[in-house]
Amino acid sequence: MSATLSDIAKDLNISVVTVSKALRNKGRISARTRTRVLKRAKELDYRPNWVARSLVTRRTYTIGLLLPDFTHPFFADIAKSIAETVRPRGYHVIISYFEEDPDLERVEADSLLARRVDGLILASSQSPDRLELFEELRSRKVPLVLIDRPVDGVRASFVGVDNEAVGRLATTHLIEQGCRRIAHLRGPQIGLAAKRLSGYLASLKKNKLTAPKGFVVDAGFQDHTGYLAMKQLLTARPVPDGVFCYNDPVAIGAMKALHQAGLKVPEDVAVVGAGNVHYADALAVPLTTIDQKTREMGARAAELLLGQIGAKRLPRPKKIFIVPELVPRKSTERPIFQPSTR
Amino acid sequence: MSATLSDIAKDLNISVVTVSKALRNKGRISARTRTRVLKRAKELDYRPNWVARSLVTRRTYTIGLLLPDFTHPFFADIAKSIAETVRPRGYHVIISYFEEDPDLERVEADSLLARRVDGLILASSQSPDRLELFEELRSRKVPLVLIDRPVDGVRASFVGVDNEAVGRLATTHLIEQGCRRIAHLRGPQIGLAAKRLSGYLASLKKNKLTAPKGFVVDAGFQDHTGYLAMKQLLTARPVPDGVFCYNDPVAIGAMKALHQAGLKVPEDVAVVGAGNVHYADALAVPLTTIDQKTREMGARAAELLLGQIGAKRLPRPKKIFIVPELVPRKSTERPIFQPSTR
DNA sequence: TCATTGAGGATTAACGATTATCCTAAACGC
DNA sequence: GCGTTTAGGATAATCGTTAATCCTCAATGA
Repeated sequence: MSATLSDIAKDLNISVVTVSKALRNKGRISARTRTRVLKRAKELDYRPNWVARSLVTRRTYTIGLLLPDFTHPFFADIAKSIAETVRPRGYHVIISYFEEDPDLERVEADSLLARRVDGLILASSQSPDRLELFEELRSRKVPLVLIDRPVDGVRASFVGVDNEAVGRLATTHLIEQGCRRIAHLRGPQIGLAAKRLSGYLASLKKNKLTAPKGFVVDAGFQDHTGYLAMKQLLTARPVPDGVFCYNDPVAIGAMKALHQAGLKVPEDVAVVGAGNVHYADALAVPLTTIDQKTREMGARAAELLLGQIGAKRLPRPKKIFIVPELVPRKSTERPIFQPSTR
Repeated sequence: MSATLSDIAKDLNISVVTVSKALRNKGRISARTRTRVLKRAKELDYRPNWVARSLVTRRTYTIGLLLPDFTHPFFADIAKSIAETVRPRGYHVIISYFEEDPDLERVEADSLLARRVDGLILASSQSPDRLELFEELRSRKVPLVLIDRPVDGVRASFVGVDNEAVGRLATTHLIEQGCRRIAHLRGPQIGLAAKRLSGYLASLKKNKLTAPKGFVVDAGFQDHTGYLAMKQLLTARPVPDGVFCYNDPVAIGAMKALHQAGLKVPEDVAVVGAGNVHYADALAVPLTTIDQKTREMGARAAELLLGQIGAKRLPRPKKIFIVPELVPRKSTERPIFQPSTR
């Protein structure tokens, strides 16, 4: 058993409270008593019991992070950034995940709250017509920050990338590289993928281009679904000369399909992904991608949450949209192209 | 504020203890009282306060997981497997990391213990000549399971892959595929990489092959270090026709270097990695690799830990070495080769 | 000289549960 | 009819801290 305050108190013949104060350097304690306490604490290798402390302070210095899947590099990076941001302030992170299952998400959220986390950061899979989870969180006044996926109708802070900008950035880049037949391997039917799609369309429109039939293909969010989607895309006519992929795994699958079809990246088809997973640069053809700034996302979400936790009354929700950034690499490196040349 | 036991007790004019027992269905309670309690608890949306409970039961139902880096897919997979294993039993996992910094590792370990985790799973970076951390854990009787990296001289349970077998498996596979000039891009100078190296050497010896000078190159553990190492390896004569890489990232970097040198994988040089990261299959040339069975590792480590936590007295340490498994893919697919043909 | 002040701690109460022990009436045995 | 169980709870103690008061004595001031 490790030593407690009362052990020290007994040894020194003083009260527990005095010991507590001495160790926290709070209240009026004589220098002599303080050094005596410190000395004895060191001898006994005293460590405060955070459970007991939490019970009275109502702070666990633990925050809950609830994600669809923390092994996904995108979320893993966010998680790390969050952990890094809160660590210097004494907080730890409990990471939980729900495999895109909204029911499990709610169970896990409850479970984290039962552990009295001081706040929650959540990349939610709840559909906008079932907001009970958020109502509960609100009524319990749990500090909350949503990340990555905005949920319509929820009054809570949010940090995520501007997904329309992702679509515009990628598409515009392809156009600037000289592509004229630009296709899109789109993601699953959630709001996020829709925004990327509309960014893609907006960019085409602005540049007076159109997408022929069959140029927008559902591609899921994994490499093998991207692979299949690209195979399908290759049956379209004309064949695209540039593809904006929903994310990097899809892009990697797509490049594999292109490779198998005997098409060269970037000469025949330029490819852009999104997410900037850390191995994108190590591929045979390094992948041009849109960085979603996971570090910034995590850090800002954490800051927002800590702000809520510290505040006496919940500040009103803030929505932060992070500006994505193009990371040009080999997969879109085409012969120099002058936009003005025709 | 959420409801407490005493709220329910007051409403029903019974004692707190009776309420507690009723909710946990423990002790002697009349059916009538029990239903009344349950009803009222539901009405008030009562949730037990785990902090208070933990204080008296001395169980937090939280386990600490301390890793060099949880964004690394290998560790992320392990973490997930651990979380999956303990979740059904009501445990949560606090994941922390220390970036290969032994001092930070110790600080974080202390910090997890202060939070009164019920046990610790650790992939340690402590060098064998500084075992204070383990002495402390031992003296505090903290349930502990080491994973991935064995630490000499520590009396604790361990779960990890048999790294010599990894080296043998990879090398033998290359030999079976017809390679005769087999090089090794070795990992950092820790015990683990040394075992893989010795597995490699053992397999060569058994098959009466030798490694020419310059065939074993330090390659770190990342893609870019692997890339550089492969460039160096290509200056050796004769040029290898097979390479066993310390891990998948190194292999990916190596393949990139081969590609740039105009050498084909697997025709000119066959490549084997280790770790079976999930994108290894999505590469232009899918990578043959040695699966380290992260799922099994995580699950067994978790089981071992839970066993320690449940036990009245610490059972004696168990060391589990998981048998790795070859995952053959394109990167070692060579023209059919008959071992008996000469 | 006597009330005031302030330093330095001690006391008392929580925080929200659980465990162990004790009490009271009704049921039971013979 | 009287001791013995037993069911059903109530009481008390505890877990290790922190917050809010309260107490005591010496120094201070007029």
